[in-house]
Amino acid sequence: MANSFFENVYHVVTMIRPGRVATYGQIATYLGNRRAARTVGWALRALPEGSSVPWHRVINSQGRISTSTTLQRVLLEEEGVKFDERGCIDLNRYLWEGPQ
DNA sequence: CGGTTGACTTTCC
DNA sequence: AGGAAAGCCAACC
Repeated sequence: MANSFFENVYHVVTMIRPGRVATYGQIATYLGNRRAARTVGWALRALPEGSSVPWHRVINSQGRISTSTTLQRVLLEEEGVKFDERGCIDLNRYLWEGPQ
């Protein structure tokens, strides 16, 4: 599947298991470009609402949501991801371990 | 083809 | 510790 970077991002995000999260940089690194984290966010931003891609499982390196909505936090909490009082996720515990 | 943009990351102060 | 600035990359216009 040597499609566009776009498609690759969607594919990787889809592989993230429920209750797990991944950072933009982590995905970029997985695709071969550690520096392309911004592009990953760019791709997810362009994602339509009804998409089957679990975009809410993608967060920034600080373990916080980067979107302008709180929907992402709600969706994650429904999957069992806990947020501390500062709105941060414990990356050491919920960070994606890789495909399967 | 070239400048702009952005749901990032890292480094410096 | 926390905010500001710089660096980087692919898609858009």
